[in-house]
Amino acid sequence: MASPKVSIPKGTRDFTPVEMNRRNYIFDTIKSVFQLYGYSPIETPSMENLSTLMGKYGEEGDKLLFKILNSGNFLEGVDNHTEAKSDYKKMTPLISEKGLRYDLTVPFARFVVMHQNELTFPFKRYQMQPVWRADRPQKGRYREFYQCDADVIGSNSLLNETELMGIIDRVFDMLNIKTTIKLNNRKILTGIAEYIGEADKIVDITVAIDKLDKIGLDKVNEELIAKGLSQETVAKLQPIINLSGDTQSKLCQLEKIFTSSETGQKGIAEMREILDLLGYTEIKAVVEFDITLARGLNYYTGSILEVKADEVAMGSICGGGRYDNLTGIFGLPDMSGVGISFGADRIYDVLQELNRFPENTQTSTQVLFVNFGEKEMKYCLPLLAKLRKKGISAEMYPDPEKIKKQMSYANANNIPWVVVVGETEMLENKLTLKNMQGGTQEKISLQELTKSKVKTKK
RNA sequence: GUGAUUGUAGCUCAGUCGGUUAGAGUAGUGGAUUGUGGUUCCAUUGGUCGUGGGUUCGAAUCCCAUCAGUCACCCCA
Repeated sequence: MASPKVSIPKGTRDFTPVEMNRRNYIFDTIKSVFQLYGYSPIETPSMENLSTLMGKYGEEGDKLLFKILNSGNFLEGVDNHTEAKSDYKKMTPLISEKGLRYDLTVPFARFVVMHQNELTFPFKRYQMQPVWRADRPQKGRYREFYQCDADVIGSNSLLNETELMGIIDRVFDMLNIKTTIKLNNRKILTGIAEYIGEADKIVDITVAIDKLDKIGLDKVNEELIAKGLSQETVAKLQPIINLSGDTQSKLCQLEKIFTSSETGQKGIAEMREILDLLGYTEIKAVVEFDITLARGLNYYTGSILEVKADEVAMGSICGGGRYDNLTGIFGLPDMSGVGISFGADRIYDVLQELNRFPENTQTSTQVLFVNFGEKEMKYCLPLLAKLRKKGISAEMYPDPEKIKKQMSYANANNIPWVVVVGETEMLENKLTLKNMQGGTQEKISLQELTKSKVKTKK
């Protein structure tokens, strides 16, 4: 068979039944924990107005947005804007007014503003849907991937942070992935920038410090200078970058440094409160204060957190933080929110790499009826119905093919039981039940089959 | 946006120094076994060697271009 040249877009994937069952295992686990913690589901459309999305993810994010061409004659109206013809940034709004969502948080903020009168605050929602980014794909990075978000909006309490960390802990415990939760606070990062007198360079500073693990201290300092910081400023930064000891002593050291930064002090206080509250939970995960953690999304204002798998080299598999004024942009001020986002696809890759998917993610048929022909089929159909009524997944092979082929089908699909009914069985008013794992078979009555022989999924 | 690397059967991959009709495993199909799968044995289908050009008597192999995948940087789940 000559295969036609077909393909799917870069960074997208098909999922086979085996993969889907494994993905669903991840989704079901996360969903169950979200519900356990009192979060309710919502969904939002795949596409949003570009005015909703643009400017929320920084300049880089705007570039990575998938834009949707206007329908109909999208060139209409371009004529009047001659300057747009040579500048794609000016052209874009003329020919595109919608885009695929980049994450679930910004659409959520839009949702809250639009539905504010129907919602009861604090509002706790979860949402598990795909998002799209026009990135160059690589390991653990796709152009279409799922995020599983839980956010609570309309509450300033740091208990929310603790609860979200409880969700994280529970999910990864259930998935059998060892993780470290890294915790930081945007106010501490602001405090650092204020302390060295470069408050406006906070993004450059945090991005550079974020790379400490990866490229080392010298390179970080190089980058800081490249970004326009003076030698003295970089020198002033050293004690902070090199902060050592356990979380508590790091906080004490910072506290002394931040004497003049109110924001920095507040960040430390928040961090202490979260850690204190954590002490009253049963969280098992390692939680560490990481001064270098600086998540890119620029709407975070308070705590930021990130989760890494201990045993696999992979980007973060979950991240989140607090945003004090995300809905403000859409006209609803003073709504503080905090949320987390699980990267389901990366979690899949981690489980795959560690070979840690459970055996029984397959939801296969339990009983297959072999098809010998019309007469035999009609003899079996009522039985098939009976099994299904009892909640046992069963199917009849649709064509009267060779038994060998039908058996192979059962085998390939991991169907544990096969019912064979031919002329002999019909005469005796019985059926042959074969166990595909052991290869044993026995002749039993019709009643026996529905009673106890075949069970629902173990 | 920058850099590296790989494209050979549905899948995983061999293919020597450029040499005749491009191979293996696996999957598929048929049979050994017409009422029995998973194990075994036999047979068999399946290839524009990513695509286009060039060098050469001769190219899967060398050169150029192009497309696609993968990985890394930037950034990020």
